[in-house]
Amino acid sequence: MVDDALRLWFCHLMSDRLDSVFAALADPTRRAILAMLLEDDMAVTDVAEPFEMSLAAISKHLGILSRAGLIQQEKRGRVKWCKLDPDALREASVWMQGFGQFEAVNLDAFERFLASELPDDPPPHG
Amino acid sequence: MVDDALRLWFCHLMSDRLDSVFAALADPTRRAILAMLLEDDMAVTDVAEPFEMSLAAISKHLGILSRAGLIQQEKRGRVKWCKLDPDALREASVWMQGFGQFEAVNLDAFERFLASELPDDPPPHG
DNA sequence: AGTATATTCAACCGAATGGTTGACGATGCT
DNA sequence: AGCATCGTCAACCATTCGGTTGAATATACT
Repeated sequence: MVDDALRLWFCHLMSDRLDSVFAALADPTRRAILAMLLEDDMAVTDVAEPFEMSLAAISKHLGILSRAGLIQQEKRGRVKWCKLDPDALREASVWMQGFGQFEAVNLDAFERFLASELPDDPPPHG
Repeated sequence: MVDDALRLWFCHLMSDRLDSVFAALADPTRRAILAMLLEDDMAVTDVAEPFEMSLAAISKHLGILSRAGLIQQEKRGRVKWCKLDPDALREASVWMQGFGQFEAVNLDAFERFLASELPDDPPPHG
């Protein structure tokens, strides 16, 4: 049995963590970085390469992702390797599932959403 | 198989929406509001009651949640009722699932859906 | 009609965010 | 040793964010 003070403390801890995870995910550059790291571990410079912003900016983004627990960074020699750490994402996902009367991936709702968004921006196809 | 142009378009499309959803979720007050609405629909004043901040502040938070698609607001008489709308959460969840187990987003089904939906029937947006 | 209630608007404020640049400490190469 | 590369730090800037307050609008009550 968990007493109320402990529960409060737990929620508070959880709250800070969710703050930083969701805030980290709220930026398209950082989501793009995560997507890149999904395919392979990368050095900071290589992460920065496809983006049209300074290395320092990317370095900051990586710091935010790291502090949120979404990636891990390990320095080997003079290069710092970045790898995805999906644990924090999983926590956030668990939180979200609490709202889900939804089974993991509901493609129907997904498609309904897309249908509502379609007219704006036709896909560059063909 | 989905071609790269389509994937790019897809990412761009989702991007704005994900920005606002994750940004909305990155605030503990707003997450608390969502948790309250999970139990029941509420009027703005009632949502504000347990928080130690002004009604105007809560009204702003509700606006952010609403614009992110996380809640729906309906005015009946002089009271505006707020209800949870888990669709946006579901979309964000879909995105996150991509980083967990790799059934990823089913882009094949997505493409088939687009093929059937794109040519005519442009749904009104906004 | 007059008053109370529900909600938003507008203007403001301090702090945080996302970016820049230039200098800097470390590490590797020759 | 000398130089190039990797990455961060510090200072700055414009914009956004989360909050306040007071006025305004719309609806309900008597």
